[in-house]
Amino acid sequence: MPTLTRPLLPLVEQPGEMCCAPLADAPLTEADAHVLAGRLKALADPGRLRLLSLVLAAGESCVCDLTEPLALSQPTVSHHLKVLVDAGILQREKRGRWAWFSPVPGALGALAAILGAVAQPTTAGA
Amino acid sequence: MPTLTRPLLPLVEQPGEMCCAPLADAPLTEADAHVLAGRLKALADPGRLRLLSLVLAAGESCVCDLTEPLALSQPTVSHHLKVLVDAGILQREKRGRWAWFSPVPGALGALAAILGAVAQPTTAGA
DNA sequence: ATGACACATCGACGATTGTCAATACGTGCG
DNA sequence: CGCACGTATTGACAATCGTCGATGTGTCAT
Repeated sequence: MPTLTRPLLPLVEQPGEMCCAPLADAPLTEADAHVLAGRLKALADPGRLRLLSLVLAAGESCVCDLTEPLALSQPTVSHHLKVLVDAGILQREKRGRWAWFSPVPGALGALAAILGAVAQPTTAGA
Repeated sequence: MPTLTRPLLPLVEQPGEMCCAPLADAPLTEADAHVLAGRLKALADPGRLRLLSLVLAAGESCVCDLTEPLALSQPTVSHHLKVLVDAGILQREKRGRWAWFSPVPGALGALAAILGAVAQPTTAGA
């Protein structure tokens, strides 16, 4: 199967979809690597990870609920949320004055599948 | 279960181990988020992803085999490999004049488990 | 309409990152 | 020993990133 035939956009277009085959299957093309790196970069920040875990735990959150527990300014939180939305990991819905963020259903699972499709965690305690 | 009680090192100590509970389970502490972000940052680069996929596909590779297909200079490849080793994703074994790199068994699986433990990929046709 | 509120965008700043050329280190061969 | 080879480290540089204060935009209540 052909790996990818898409414009070289650095980020995701189809949110919940996999950009490429599992890592261990075959060497990534430069384009696939760029797309996948873009999605992982969106996750590779402590603030965004905490943000994401809060939204995942709550199912849905507005910015006002996310600013305080992170000790980050409102513009910074807004920026991080935008990064996660652009990466197809979160989705934004505006209701009244509030912007509600919720996880895009298959997004994280698709990423996880690319990373660790075959391998099992070493069942390490803890 | 207590989340983490370890020195605040930015990177991994026990390679194949999980640094924290699955993302969707509970909000990450600042320390956990830092550790997890460090590991993801190690993956969030196109060159390193291609490097990693080459090593995964081959089972084992030396720098000389990895420099050409990536069109990166030898110091850059060496640098990226060091980042992956420091993150506990690859391991290095020196044999003779060559340095051989191989995946750390449970490492990617552990990361995948943290990201996507619950969620299922939308079974999107690849 | 006017003001308060929730959030996004802009502009700027320091910090980090990816990259390379140059160089240092260690190993095996002659 | 000395040299060639494979790899790691250093130093430097441009580019990107995370962060914030200030400001802009849209929405509700009065």
